[in-house]
Amino acid sequence: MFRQNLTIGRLAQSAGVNLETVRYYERIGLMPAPARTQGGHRSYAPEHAQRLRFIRRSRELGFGIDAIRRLIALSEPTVQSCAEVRDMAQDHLTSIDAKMADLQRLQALLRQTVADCGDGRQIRCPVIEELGSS
Amino acid sequence: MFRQNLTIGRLAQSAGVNLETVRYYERIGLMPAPARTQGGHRSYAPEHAQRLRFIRRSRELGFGIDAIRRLIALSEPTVQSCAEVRDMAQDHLTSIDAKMADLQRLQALLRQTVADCGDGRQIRCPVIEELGSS
DNA sequence: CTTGATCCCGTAGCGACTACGGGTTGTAGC
DNA sequence: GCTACAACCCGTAGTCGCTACGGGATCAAG
Repeated sequence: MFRQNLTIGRLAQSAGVNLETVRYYERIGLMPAPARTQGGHRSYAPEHAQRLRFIRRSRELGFGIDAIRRLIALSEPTVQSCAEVRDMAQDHLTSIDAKMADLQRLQALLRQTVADCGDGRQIRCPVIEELGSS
Repeated sequence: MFRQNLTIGRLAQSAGVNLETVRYYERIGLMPAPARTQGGHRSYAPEHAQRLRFIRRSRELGFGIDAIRRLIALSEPTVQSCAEVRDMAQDHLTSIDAKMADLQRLQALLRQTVADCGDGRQIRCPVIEELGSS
């Protein structure tokens, strides 16, 4: 029985996530609880693998757990919600843009400061000076 | 007594950090334990304010707590360690560069996918399709 | 039927805070 | 001096998204 189904280990491997992470997703309700063998081991159907891949991909793209919950709800084929999904992605994109801008500032500042150090033989280290400022 | 000194609230405000964060920094040994009033309230000297500003600035630049510990040690005027500090900043810069590259990929992918949504009236949402892929 | 890999569950830890809550102290106005 | 009330005290728990641990049960191959 359950011959075509996956153990948690195989499922995790097939989606490229940690086994413990799958249990975690189940605990927080992101993955549905699967069937169990007589001995109590989890037995996953192909849909579970699909769901897990969806989650992993969303995480890779930087969506948070709550966002993924909403994306899953919106991805049901009965709901025609491309606009909502697009807006969520757009919001996410906006926050990524902001993060990028932040990092760009840091990058520039650090680069300049490191450059000012030259060979590192200075008495007053420019990096320390920068950190001490403000 | 301690008339020129700061309460934890004023210190926090002057450095632009949360009061609880100051207590946290003390607990993990990042801020030295200050003198106390007879009633047990913390009483900070100006050096504490300087230290806290140094920490906040370092955090803003993305250094982790352990890195800040090292930076503080290296910032003692007796140690001539500009080269070490520069190397730490350089390492940090490298990891920022990596993060930027990651974000850039996400940004491009999300931008394209969102653009594909158009007015959001599609039956198959390009964002969902993208998340389902792989 | 034994071995060894895999899985079970609950709990604790990570980093860097933030929040809560019940009690104490400090201070300004009267 | 007394009364408000803000500010502070401390310990603990929660946040996010996992990851690790450990002792025991189960599964699959030989």
